[in-house]
Amino acid sequence: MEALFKEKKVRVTAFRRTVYEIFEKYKSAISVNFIESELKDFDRITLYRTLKMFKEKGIIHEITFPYKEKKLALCKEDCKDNTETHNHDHIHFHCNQCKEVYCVDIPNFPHLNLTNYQVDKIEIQAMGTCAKCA
Amino acid sequence: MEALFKEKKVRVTAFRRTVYEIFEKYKSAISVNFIESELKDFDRITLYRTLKMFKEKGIIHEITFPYKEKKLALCKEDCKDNTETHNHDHIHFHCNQCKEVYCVDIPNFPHLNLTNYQVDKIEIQAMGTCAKCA
DNA sequence: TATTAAATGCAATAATGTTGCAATACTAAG
DNA sequence: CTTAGTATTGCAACATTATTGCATTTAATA
Ligand SMILES: [Mn+2]
Ligand SMILES: [Mn+2]
Ligand SMILES: [Zn+2]
Ligand SMILES: [Zn+2]
Repeated sequence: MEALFKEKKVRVTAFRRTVYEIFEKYKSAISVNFIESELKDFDRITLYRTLKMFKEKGIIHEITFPYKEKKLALCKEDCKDNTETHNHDHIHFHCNQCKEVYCVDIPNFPHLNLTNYQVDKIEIQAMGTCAKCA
Repeated sequence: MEALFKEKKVRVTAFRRTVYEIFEKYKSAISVNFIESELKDFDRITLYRTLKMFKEKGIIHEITFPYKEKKLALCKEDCKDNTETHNHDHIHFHCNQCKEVYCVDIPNFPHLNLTNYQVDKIEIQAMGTCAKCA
């Protein structure tokens, strides 16, 4: 973490360390609500500011599924970029049973060719059943 | 609209007609905020309830892009289903220039095969530049 | 037209997210 | 080590988005 933060020119503080460690502890993507429940004593504003900064620095990224709660996950090597240019070659998987969301690497990330639209990047969200729940 | 609402067992009211017509008027997906700006005299609660019901009945569907405002669009023939089972064979395209979001039909909707995950359906969100802005 | 179930409008409240600002903590220069 | 300067935090206030309960109004249909 120290190395990553240094690279991103982000100061390591007690609060940021705690939040970062929550992301590390859970392999799946987590919601703001869940993070709050993991923190005992905390200031909500500082949390929002921390998460916003993590996103801007490309430390975490947002994952959205229609009709589902927004989730957050640590960036991988392929997507450590800021909010504007954030891009990744992995998909997001939502399990309908356990409701967990995972970042999943896939061998051949699909390429999309559209007439009338110039495609710069795509996001793929998959839904179904994860291995644990199958 | 009368036929659609009848099929969905939804009463046609003045307010619902107005909201539905806003969706018909704009070909692209629109935000709740935008709908509010199109309505002159309206009750916000009724609007939320109307949109919720439209979603549950499969009259409209949600479109989400990470870091972007949530949008709504009319369902097409292939996706007139409720929130839980909603499924479509079209993708969503977000133009980085004009910020519009479009539902776009594609000839061969990709199929995804994952080890460890049973995929029931996928959502594809594309970003880039639309024809108008190119 | 009368009956009845559904939809609406209003008030209250909850949940989520942001801004300004003073106090505090950290960093780096001298 | 001390100090000046900058970044972070915590608090209060506020903004935005969404939901619930309930009395009133409206629509469907018999
Ligand atoms: Mn991811
Ligand atoms: Mn669509
Ligand atoms: Zn699962
Ligand atoms: Zn455009």
